[in-house]
Amino acid sequence: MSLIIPHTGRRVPCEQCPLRPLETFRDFTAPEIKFVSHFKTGEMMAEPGAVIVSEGAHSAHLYTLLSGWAFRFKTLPDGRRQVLNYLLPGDLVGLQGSVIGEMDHSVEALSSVVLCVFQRDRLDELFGAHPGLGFDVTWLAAQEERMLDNHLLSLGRRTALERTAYLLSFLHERALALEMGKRVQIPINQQHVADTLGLSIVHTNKTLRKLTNMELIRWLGGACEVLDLDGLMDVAGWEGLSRRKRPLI
Amino acid sequence: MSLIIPHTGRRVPCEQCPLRPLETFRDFTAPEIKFVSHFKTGEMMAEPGAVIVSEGAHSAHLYTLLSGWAFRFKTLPDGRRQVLNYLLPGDLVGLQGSVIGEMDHSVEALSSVVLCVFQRDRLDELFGAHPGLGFDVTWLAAQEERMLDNHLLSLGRRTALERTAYLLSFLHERALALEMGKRVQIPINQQHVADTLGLSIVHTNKTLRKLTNMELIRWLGGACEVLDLDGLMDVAGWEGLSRRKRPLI
DNA sequence: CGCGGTATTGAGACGTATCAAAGGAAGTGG
DNA sequence: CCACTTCCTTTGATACGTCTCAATACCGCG
Repeated sequence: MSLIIPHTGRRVPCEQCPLRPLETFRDFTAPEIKFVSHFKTGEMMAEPGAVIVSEGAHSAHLYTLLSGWAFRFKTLPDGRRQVLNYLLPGDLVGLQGSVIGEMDHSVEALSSVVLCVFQRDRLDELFGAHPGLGFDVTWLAAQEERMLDNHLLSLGRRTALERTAYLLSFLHERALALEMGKRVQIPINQQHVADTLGLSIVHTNKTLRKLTNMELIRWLGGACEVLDLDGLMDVAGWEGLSRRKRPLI
Repeated sequence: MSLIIPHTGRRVPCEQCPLRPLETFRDFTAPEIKFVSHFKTGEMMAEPGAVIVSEGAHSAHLYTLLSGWAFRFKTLPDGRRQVLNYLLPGDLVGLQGSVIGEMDHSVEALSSVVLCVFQRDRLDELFGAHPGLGFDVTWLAAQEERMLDNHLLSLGRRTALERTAYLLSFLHERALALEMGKRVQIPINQQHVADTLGLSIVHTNKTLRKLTNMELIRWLGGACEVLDLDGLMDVAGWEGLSRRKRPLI
């Protein structure tokens, strides 16, 4: 179940990118879109479970997630796994590798996924020709940092119940920003939750049960639905994401 | 004990920055140094315990730590505190705020500290005039992200002993990269360690005692000395930092 | 029908938190 | 120079949250 299907053909021209019209993304100027379009060299698809980039790799590519869900993770030598963050459409994949030179974590698809492919070595070109886009890359990195700060706070100082509530409301909010109005389903299983929150799978199960009994969420086997976002955020003691518009590269 | 001493005078011209000659920092071209020098508007000093920037603030400044130690942290509404990362000379302070617009965490000085002050709103100028420096800012953000990934792995998947060993070897390595050869003293107390690792202070104390008995560290009341770096890294199951040269802005 | 991946549940063990108390070092004011 | 405070560290006892082990149930799929 570990399929990656590269194809050079481009189905989605940047000018008609389905993401760009969404509320969350800031408007780009015509030259900016043109540059991004020129920067993009192709698309890549992957099925759930496929490893998109792996730790230690020296990838020549940088991606933007066009559709689907994925997650970043690291593993300890003995196999213990930690999920670092989740990737949703519009997120850059592999920036660390592109900027620093070597990936320090792996990325795996949660659902079927389509990625826009960029040439890593043309990143300087982007900074040179479009300082605004360069700034945007930094913006995205800072935003990721901010999410990690929150996750760290969660792991370090929240109880199992609070953490779980935080994670699910976080993911729900992120998805909601993209699919306004639609019914959101988070495509994760309990092992993912456990590996994200630093909990055992058994205790994760018991904690999710509590949230289910409180009628805050619904578990669907391979996916999760948030029934009461405010309630969840309340349990977590979390304020929610900023509503600021973000760049899309 | 919460002193911040701003002064507009500049004692350290960038051309004679004491950090720049160090091994860890990459060479800058003359125009780059000139720009950074022009970008810098002054210096600021702070004493241990002083809050340099605080959560929610909308700061007009961006800093580089010139000397001393500091740390970033967040707090939950009920007061639980989580240390996110430590700041050492050469680190940018307040980048998130400058790029996104609002600080999401606070920064506090651990030791006496000197900061170079930059005008936040001239950051675009940097990206515009020196794409290479813009790239460097992104590089630094990516590097911070990488450290946070490692901390997350630690909190999520390492035991108390492993975590503590990781933290101290991490800080020791970072300091070592700056003060090659010198005897490194990490200016933290056990409360900081506890708040970094998500442990209670009592358990932190007992864990530090174990490391002390193993003769891996020495505790000095208000500071810590690493006696056996390899031993510590072994306990932590950690590979160490990359030896790559970094930019200094 | 049987199988692999996933979710569920109970029981006991272990790691870490909490509570409580005391010792040491540094600084302050009398 | 001594009492006194304050901050930091240390230690023991007990409580609690989470882990591990073990077993069962569930479900889609070949």
